[in-house]
Amino acid sequence: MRFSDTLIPTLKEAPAGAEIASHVLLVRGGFIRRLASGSYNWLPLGLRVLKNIERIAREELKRAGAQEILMPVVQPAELWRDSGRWDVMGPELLRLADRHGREYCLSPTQEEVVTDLVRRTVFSYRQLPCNLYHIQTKFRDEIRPRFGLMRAREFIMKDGYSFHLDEPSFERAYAAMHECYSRILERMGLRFRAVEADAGTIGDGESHEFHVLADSGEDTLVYSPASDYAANLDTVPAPALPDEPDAAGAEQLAMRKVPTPNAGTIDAVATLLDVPAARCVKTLIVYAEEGGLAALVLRGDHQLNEAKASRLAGIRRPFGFADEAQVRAELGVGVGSIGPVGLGLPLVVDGSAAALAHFVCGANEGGQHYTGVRWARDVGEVRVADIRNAVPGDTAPDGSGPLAFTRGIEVGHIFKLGTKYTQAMDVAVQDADGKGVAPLMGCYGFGISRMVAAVAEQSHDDDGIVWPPAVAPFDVHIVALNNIRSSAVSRTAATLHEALEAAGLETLLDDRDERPGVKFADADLIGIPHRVTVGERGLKDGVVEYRRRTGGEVERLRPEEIAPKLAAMIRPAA
RNA sequence: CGGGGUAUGGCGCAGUCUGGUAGCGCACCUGCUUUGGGAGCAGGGUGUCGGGAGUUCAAAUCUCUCUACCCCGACCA
Repeated sequence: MRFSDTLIPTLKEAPAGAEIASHVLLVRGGFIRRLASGSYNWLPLGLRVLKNIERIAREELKRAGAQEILMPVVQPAELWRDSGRWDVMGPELLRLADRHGREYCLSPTQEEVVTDLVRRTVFSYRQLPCNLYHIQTKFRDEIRPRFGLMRAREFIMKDGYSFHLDEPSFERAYAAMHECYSRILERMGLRFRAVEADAGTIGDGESHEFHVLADSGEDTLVYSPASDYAANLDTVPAPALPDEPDAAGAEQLAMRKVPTPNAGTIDAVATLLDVPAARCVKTLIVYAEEGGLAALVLRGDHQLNEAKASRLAGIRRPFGFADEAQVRAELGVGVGSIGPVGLGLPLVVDGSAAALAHFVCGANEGGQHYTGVRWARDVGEVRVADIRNAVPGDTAPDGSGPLAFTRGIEVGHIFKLGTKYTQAMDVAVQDADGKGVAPLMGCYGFGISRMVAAVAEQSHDDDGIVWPPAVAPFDVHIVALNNIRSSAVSRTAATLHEALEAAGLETLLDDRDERPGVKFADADLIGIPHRVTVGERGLKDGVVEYRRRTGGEVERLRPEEIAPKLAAMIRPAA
């Protein structure tokens, strides 16, 4: 393809508001352009990358035994009422009505539609297992779209659903999808990690997420370097740490009230009283069920894990911190001075906080804290639960050693749904005895458009994107220097272009009337893996120059050597 | 939705505090020169200053209001 015939609007400057590398580089390189918040136009280069990712996904899905179908984007509300999700989904579900006032929504996912399809077409266990997927535009009215393609409202997802008569059949499919996603990511040459995850509202069974490793990732991943254990921070059990003995001698300590003016944070209190943060306790006020309040207590150096807290009986779902004004109104004290002593709210204490022999906490009185507090003597019986985030160094749940942390971009998520949807929507398949049973179901999401951003995020340098060969918009980029002036250059470049295309290599020929510097800079920005530079300087010696986007040596080769050499390297099988 | 911020030519920005009729860089068009890492000179076009209302002799600038976008939090592929 000729650069001059293609819409590749590269930009010298980063667009205002773009924060992360993938967003900046995808816009600057002319891959995408924003239409509205969280929605993007795909320009020729971006579409090529997207299609490559789709192609790899399709190939691997086929290998895993999934069948491709295509389901509608606009879906009738009644299906969502059937599953009970019309009311549960909330404002993230974009709803609309047709001219007759009938209600619809824009598809954020397809459990309802696919389950309905199966209920109308699959009647016998002989038709199972059945593994269906499609690749389609999704719409989720995200509270806050951000980071370009990373968290868009309109995006392209591959979503798949499988149905099974029994557990072993389901487990085989789940394992096959796990393998399938791993293969997709391996083929793209990415560093990634599959982790145990929280199923959230989609299912209530087990689930695994696939993360592309990148510092800019929105998720914290926790793993054990000494074993296979890896999980999303949300789900990692945190051990109850024993108290570190200290010189104070807990037995002799009495509870004392001390003034702590202007010390409303753990750090301030710890500094003022000269005690470690780990010996202070923080009390967080959250909404309980039935609109009341409850208190969660953690060691000062620990963070609340909201996913764990939201699973606690008696705590409101969705989880939320109490409004500060409401706290002050009901407890008569600001959030900086709350403590468990005589608080009068239901308490849940994290295991590590509960293990403290004595501790410092708010005195439920402005500017006052207690020191020398002991649970049994001063607070009484409390409910103890694991509600904190694991921290680096905590022992792994499998006992293999200390945990390590990294950041990831979630690009895939597979769920065990059990019969949640098939039961709710009355799917009954007859088994060998002629008895109707609700099939077991799994669902498997993979963010195709998010992958584009994830790849760029993991694979770029200061000059631009460095596309892995499997997803690159083109195989080869010919930079023709001063081709407008030099007929030798333009002729050689055109011949090379034809030879490469004839050899089955997708080739972009930069034939624009631009100065060399502009072309080199754009070539780096766009990030095509192989570059061939055609210039008069080389042509005088009868050569062109070959170089990889990843760097390395410049090779001087005769023009006719290029196509065979690159074809052998890029498509060895062909 | 809560908190913070921004909106001025295609893109990136200054001008707003202190009201006087819009500017810079890049891009774009023409010509000449230049040509292996984002060229130089000369000339040129480009703006309902996000929308509406108000104050004023006069509004990009002050007031009110609406909208869009961005950042931090909850949500998720």
